[in-house]
Amino acid sequence: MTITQAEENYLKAIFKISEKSDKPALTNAISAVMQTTAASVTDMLKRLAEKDLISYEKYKGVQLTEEGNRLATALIRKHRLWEVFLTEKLGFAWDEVHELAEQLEHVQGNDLVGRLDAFLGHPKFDPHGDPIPDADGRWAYRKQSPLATLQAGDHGVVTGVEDHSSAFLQYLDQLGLGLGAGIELIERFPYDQSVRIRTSDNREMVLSEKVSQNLYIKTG
Amino acid sequence: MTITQAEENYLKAIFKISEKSDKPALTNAISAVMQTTAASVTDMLKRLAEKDLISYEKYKGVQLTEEGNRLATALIRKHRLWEVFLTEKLGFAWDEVHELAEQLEHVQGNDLVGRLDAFLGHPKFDPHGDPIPDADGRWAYRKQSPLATLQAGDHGVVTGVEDHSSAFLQYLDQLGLGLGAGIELIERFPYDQSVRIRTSDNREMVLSEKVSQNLYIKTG
DNA sequence: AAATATTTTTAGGTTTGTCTAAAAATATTT
DNA sequence: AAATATTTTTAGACAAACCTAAAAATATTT
Repeated sequence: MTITQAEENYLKAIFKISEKSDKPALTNAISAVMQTTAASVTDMLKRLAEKDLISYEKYKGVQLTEEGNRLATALIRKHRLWEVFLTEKLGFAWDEVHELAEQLEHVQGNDLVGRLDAFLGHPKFDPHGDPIPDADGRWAYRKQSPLATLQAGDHGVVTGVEDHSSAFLQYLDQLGLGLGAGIELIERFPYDQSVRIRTSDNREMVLSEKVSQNLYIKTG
Repeated sequence: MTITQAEENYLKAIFKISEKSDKPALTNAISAVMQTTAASVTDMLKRLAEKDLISYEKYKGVQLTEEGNRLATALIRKHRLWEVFLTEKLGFAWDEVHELAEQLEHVQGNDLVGRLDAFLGHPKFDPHGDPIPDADGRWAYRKQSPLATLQAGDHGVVTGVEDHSSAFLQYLDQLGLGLGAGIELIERFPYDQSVRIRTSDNREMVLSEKVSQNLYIKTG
């Protein structure tokens, strides 16, 4: 059974929606992620159900089957490994790699993924701090919390982002708050929930609530 | 104007046919390379002519326009750079890389090719000894001749292959005649044009006329 | 519960890239 | 040059992946 690139992209979209909630992924949610119409989604859901990659009940949304989940996980693994390659080996910035990885993840054959993984030294996280599942689909877990949930006096290290947009990533670069940056929360202003932090290189800055919600910190 | 992957593959096929002869590439020749029917080729030729990538006269075959040639050259550049990556960095054998590079060559965006090229150290030849055009489409030239044209007593180094099939490449591996292998032609047997050679590590062997026609040597 | 709004599906159409079968053009043989 | 063979094109279909517009189902208001 062959799986097309379009089908792979839908599987990934369904996976991402399902991560956030246990409820079935709805047509409209999928169409939003895929940037298509609801009608196109319904079309594709029928195909995916036919291939037993999702379980689909009309008007009730969909869930990945075991096989669908396996495929989606493999895709995310490929995507994130290529992102590591693009940043670590080719020198791309973390806000430039998504589009390219989106294409590279569909390349298949032989033991490409395994060899790439080995070449990169079996990385556990991608350039945005997202975990890379291993060959058996197991995810590395790392305790991290949004900066927004820390208390004054807490110390930690930037380990990930919620928002993956170029705008946000470039802003973080500008602030010197890439992955691995050390920070301490000095105070939170009740008025707008903005926070004052100190970086490990002793700079102080104020971050909006929006930034603090999209920035993950490993404390301790 | 967008160019699809299928269109790109046809351009490459036409380029390869045009390399061998100055005459226009014929429908049947293209269908043979592309493994499709003549009808499908005619269909595609119309599309490519519409986009000014080829000049097409009914029943007379096609030729690449300047733009078509530029695109085909860029594709071959990408293909061969990825082949270098796959062998040099990921450790694939020279007979395993074609299919993968066939997919990777269609990935586009940003300065991927340029960065890949730099990462690989601006290689001039791919793992099969084929030249890699530079960013401006210029080809490295290297004087080489089929082993079949050498004279007894001639010395040289294996620099390329005419036949790119797995079967041939693996046979060469088995004989220890990869790129860079040094050889001397001892004698040619008039009966079947087979040749006896000595390798630089002092092994003697007899190669069929077929092998000698498909193996390129740089003499001197 | 009826009316209204929203979501999802169906129906029918388009483009890309393929196919087979038949027709037209070109090339080769006698 | 006529007959035959080969090559190429046209005509008509098909699947994948999308679309719009209308219908059906579900959810929310009143």
